Amino acid sequence: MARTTGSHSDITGPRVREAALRLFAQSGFAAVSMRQIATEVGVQAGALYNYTPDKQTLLFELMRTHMEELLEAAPEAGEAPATTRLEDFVRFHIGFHHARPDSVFIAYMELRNLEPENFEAIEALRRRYETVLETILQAGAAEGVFAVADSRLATLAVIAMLTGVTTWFRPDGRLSLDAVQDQYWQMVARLVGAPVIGGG
Amino acid sequence: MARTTGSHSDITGPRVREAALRLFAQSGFAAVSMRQIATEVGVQAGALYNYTPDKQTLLFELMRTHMEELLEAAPEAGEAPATTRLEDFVRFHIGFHHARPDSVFIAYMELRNLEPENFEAIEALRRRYETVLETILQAGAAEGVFAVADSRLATLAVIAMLTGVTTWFRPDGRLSLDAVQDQYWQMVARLVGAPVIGGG
DNA sequence: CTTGGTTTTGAACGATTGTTCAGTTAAAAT
DNA sequence: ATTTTAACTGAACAATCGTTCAAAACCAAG
Repeated sequence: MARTTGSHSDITGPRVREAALRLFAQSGFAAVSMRQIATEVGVQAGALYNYTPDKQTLLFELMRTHMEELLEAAPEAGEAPATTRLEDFVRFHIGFHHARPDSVFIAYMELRNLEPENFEAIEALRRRYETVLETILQAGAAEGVFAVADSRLATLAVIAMLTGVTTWFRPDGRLSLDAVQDQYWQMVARLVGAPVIGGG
Repeated sequence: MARTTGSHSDITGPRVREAALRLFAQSGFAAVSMRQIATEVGVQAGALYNYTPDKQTLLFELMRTHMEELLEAAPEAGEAPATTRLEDFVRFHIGFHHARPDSVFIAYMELRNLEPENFEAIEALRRRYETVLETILQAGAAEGVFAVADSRLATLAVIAMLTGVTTWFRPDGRLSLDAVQDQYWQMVARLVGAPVIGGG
């Protein structure tokens, strides 16, 4: 019997997701039609339904994939000192998000376009990621090197601050990514009361 | 000749904007139809066009009004020490945004649904607001009480951090608004290297 | 070439979109 | 009571929406 080798599905599939990602980020989920995505891929709208059961699932899968890649790539617990782990986390968060601006945008902006069940799934992944940071802050507090009055609040403050970078950072801008990571690490270190060398 | 006294336009007009504000924040600009807004107001869709030339302008006016109220209400320059002015700003930003969650949401989420000309107008207002904070940070650096390596970066970091509060704060949550303002002021003070009494 | 399978087309479905406008309603002014 | 005017209705407009599906196109195996 005929194999699927040579079929286009493993080419068209990713292209559908790439086009949807870019268009959703650019104009928003509700403002993008299936026909626009199809045109971008070079195919008719009906063909998209070989790769997603519906538009909603297409969005959900983009968000789920992003969040799982984020969790997969996030620095693991390890036994390093909390200050080192926090620095790793800050640099990782900025770097990872910078490489995927469209995914970041969608994951933060399109939550309200998810059906309740899908929304809960994404929120659970987000909470898991927040816990990675919160665990570091609590470890630092236990070590006595951080001074955070409320680890939950500090977690949310730091993540909001770091994620904000994606809204303005441009590679050809005034500061390099490295420079931004350095500066943000300094600001985060101060925010949590970590003693760091080289104040500005 | 007939006056407009007793007319409904000064009742319906605000109601249209209120309904649009709530629905846009809840579901997004593109996902809300003029008929939904009309239903909310208790009127037919056609009647909305007595109060806005089109849907796009309705969105733009909501965003413009919000940004102008924000600028209007923001603490003025004054001659107070930079540390005091920064504390005022932090508390103001959290308080003001907390009182208008829908407007905040729209002003941050629906920028991409604005036509270029309208987008530029809103961005200009946002930059003016950012300058309020940046001026305080620069004043603090000049006074020698803040240690910010890059006032622009610190501005963006602080605003992102503060605005993030609106995404999770609930009045019936674990912390009161006052408590959140206290904690965020402490975190911001550390972030900019301001000497404050009572570390956590 | 023929067969068997996957992939895509192209048209169609009913529903909904933003917007317009002639006509109705209601209330204030004369 | 009559006129004037603003506010609103209700129907219509062309366009577009997400989705379905029979038929065509395509490709690999026999």
